[in-house]
Amino acid sequence: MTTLKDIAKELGLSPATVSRALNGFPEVGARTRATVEEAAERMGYRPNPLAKKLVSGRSGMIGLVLKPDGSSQADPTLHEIMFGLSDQLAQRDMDLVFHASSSDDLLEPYKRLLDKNILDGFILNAPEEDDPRIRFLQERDVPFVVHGRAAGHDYAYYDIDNRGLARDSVDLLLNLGHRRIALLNGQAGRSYAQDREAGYRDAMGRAGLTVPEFAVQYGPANEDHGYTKGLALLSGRFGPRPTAIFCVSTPVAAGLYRAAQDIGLSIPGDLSVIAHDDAVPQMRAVNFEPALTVTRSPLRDACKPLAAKMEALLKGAPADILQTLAPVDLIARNSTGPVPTEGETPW
Amino acid sequence: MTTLKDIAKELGLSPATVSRALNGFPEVGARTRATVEEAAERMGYRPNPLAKKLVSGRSGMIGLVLKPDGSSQADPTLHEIMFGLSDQLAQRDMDLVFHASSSDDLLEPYKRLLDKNILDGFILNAPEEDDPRIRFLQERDVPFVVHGRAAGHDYAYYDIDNRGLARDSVDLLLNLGHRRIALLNGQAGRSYAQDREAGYRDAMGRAGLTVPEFAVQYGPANEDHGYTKGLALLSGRFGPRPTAIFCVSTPVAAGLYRAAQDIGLSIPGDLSVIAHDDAVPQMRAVNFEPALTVTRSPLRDACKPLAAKMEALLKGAPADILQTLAPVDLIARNSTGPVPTEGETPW
DNA sequence: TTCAAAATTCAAAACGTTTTAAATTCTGCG
DNA sequence: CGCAGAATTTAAAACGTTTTGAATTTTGAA
Repeated sequence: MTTLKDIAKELGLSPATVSRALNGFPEVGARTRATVEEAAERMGYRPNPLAKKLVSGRSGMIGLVLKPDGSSQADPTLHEIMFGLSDQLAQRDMDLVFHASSSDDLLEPYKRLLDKNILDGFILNAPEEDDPRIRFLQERDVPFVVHGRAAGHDYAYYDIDNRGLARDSVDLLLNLGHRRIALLNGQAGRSYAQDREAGYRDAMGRAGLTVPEFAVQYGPANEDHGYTKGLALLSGRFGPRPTAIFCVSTPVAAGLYRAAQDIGLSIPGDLSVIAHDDAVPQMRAVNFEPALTVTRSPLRDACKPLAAKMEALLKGAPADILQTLAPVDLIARNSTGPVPTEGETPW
Repeated sequence: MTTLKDIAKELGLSPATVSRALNGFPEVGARTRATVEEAAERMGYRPNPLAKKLVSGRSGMIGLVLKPDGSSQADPTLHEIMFGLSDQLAQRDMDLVFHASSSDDLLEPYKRLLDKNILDGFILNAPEEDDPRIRFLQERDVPFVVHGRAAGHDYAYYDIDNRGLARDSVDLLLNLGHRRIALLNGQAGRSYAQDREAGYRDAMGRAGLTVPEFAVQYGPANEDHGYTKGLALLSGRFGPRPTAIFCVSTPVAAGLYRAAQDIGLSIPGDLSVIAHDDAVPQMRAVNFEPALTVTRSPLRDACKPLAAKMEALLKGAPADILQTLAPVDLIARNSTGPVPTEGETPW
């Protein structure tokens, strides 16, 4: 293993000069720099990041803490984020330190990792309203970037326009004449679920429609939830059944498709379905039968900005300029159609 | 941030003594040790692992490199391993550095991470026959533990008895009178697939049965593979169809169930099915209809020994005593039954 | 040629720990 | 009391880098 000193000795220079030459400082002579670079290359020099961090305070390691989410199925979402993030961080010469926390105490893993004193920052996902992790990291002055965003956000984040996409989705359904539009939402505390609900209520309100309590159903964004809550909604148990349903994710829509089939309703004849599509590879909206109308924003797309923001943050950029709210495309396919004639009366 | 020096100064001791006191060296006086421990506690001292590693060569960071496995669905297997491993490593005060390699060059991510000089070792999964990663890490003298094992293994590993479980599975089918037994195997190169095939052939050979080439089908261990290859096998296209099939995983069995249903075969009336069950939460063998007979070894069970072996390895234990081959239980349920009368003739 | 200023380079300290070798303080025995 | 040996503690070096402040060399103008 060649060190800075080795190169210095080899060239009869001081370690200081070699360090500066390799780090592009302006005060080092052109000839010297060339010599040093050549020698470094030739001797296969790799800086030791530990030593670097010891003096500079940077290790290039970024933490990601996830909850096992015991109940539900293996979340393809996490898979997508982890692989994408690792890839994008690597391209910026950072690495992902992954931690699965089974602990009840949300903050415990963060404390543990921070104690080790080896991480430069954290990526957080799925924030909740007034998330304790965010407060904690802010107090300790640890750099972090959030995927998603909760209210009162004075930190770096990347989020999609959840409120807007919900509005757009509902507007599309309204334009098709639907009035009884339900929302199969994600888990109640999550900010993305709240934002989408707000957008849904915006659109419904603007159309002068009231939203009965049962029209919004919460739960984990998976197929089971779509099936059971879909069944409940379509059974007529709550009153006249919705003619259109906006789903928080494609797996939820898949469950809803099954429920509709079991009940004998045709899509889009009896029921229009629209969903938000995270574009995970194993659940492709085009392969639905009929093909699913969606608002689409690939989870993968989030990884690059997240990594870039982290990089900028570590370089000293202020968090408040590192905020992105990405717009979302609406792709109309075959799961949405005009309201059936007998279903035009609002709730 | 309190350092060793701070404590030393506070107590009027030298950093050396403080270091020794906290690390349990025998030569430090009882009273001194008590004082030091008290002060460390009181001042909230956390050793800086970077400085530690700089001198000791240990960081407590363990690398795990995974391929995105683009084609297939989000592998619940990986999910299970990552969460379990992270948890078990954390219990031993180690951390998981995760890297998703999209690169064609298998070794590139290992090189990159090694260059950073920050990892203590690697966990490898799904080794192949004569795996280049293993050769590479051995050459460089990097500690590693393998989940699974390839031939000629002179390294630390944890594996289940793939050959034995395959033999047991086939024996069970043989005892029920089956003769035309097929194997829906995993991907050809993988050592676990090879071992299971060997066990299958052992049992078939001992029963004096020949195995036609089409009776062993390779592919990714997912539902699609089970469905398409199952359909092919059951269609009769290759000759008389098998009366029993041994599946390499429960998702494969799920695909096979669908294929059998589509073709109109009943399980276990017309077809017996047995599978190996990794016990991932989202595909429970008991919930199959009929409940699936399996050999069972939860993937989670692998994580603890893997972490423990890594810990031992780093403490200097020789790799060749850190080898475990775990036996596997066979659980008979309702997907296996006696051979149908018209299917008793061997291939 | 001389000298100040600019451009380079250097030696040493620092980061927080462990470890080596040496120094100091105890202990108990004669 | 004196001293060998044990027990304890210390100072200093080391790990590989960056950074500070000082020293050296080069440059250009007088």
